[in-house]
Amino acid sequence: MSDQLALENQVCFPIYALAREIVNHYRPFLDELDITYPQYLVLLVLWKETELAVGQLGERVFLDTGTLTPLLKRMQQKELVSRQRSTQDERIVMVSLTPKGIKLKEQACSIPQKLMESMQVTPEELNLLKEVVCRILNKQK
Amino acid sequence: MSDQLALENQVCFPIYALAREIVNHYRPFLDELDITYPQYLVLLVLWKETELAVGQLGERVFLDTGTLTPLLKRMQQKELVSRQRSTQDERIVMVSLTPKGIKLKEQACSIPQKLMESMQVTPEELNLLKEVVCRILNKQK
DNA sequence: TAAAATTATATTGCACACAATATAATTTAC
DNA sequence: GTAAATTATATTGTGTGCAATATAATTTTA
Repeated sequence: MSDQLALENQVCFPIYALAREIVNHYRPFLDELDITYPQYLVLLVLWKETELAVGQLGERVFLDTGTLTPLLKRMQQKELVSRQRSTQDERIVMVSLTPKGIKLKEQACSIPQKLMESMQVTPEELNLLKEVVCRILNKQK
Repeated sequence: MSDQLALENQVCFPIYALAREIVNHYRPFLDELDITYPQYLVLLVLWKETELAVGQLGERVFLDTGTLTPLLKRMQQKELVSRQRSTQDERIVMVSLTPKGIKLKEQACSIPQKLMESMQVTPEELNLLKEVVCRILNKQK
């Protein structure tokens, strides 16, 4: 009869710990680009979409405006993105990449490879992990 | 040839998202005990160990003193833990549970079950997930 | 069509998370 | 035995995360 309330028996704790470990592994590579991990996530979306409302961006990266608004302002200060209210609907703020933001993709392209090496994971482990994690994540809706 | 720099091709992003989703699922249950998720992790350790130095606690939950010191002070204010410098070595601060902190375990024992139901995961999924995550986590040392 | 409801973003407040630095106590090396 | 190095915790500063609330614009409804 094992103790449910023991750290070593928790499933969520390793996920929580791994998530932070991942961000820490990204850090040196992202430092070179002067961005943080959540900012990198925003860039990953914008490199595909060019222009998106704050709310749509939030749906993609699972972050709300309380997190995104100040984050986007910091990215604006670094001249990576521009923010401007839609003229059609003035409630909406459209976010788009600046030339500097677009150009950053060139420096970022080697990051996925570097990260995998840094974390010493095999593609097989990654795929298995992604499959299980996404299956659970999709249940949350 | 798929784009490595696409959010849907990232493995780390789902883990990052799932970790936050987990904390959000814990929130309503932990709110009842007036604690946060990292505070819950500290309690999980202390319910086993009774007394531990700040540094040892940090090794268990993978948090450094910049996070732990203020967190423990908040727990002290809520009278869940006590902190006192070791007389043997005055650099060391020993953390232990107060009677209130010990008693909280009774209210916490139902949380693991509640969480699993809340997240709609099967024990099989959990075990598979834990195995893969821990394998990768252990590589980081 | 004007009040009510909804929508989109912003603000505030609190609690992490972590790098960098500081401080104080203990060990070590000479 | 004392200066230097190490160890343990604390502090500071920046950047998330997220709940709760605010604000302003648009849409719905009576």
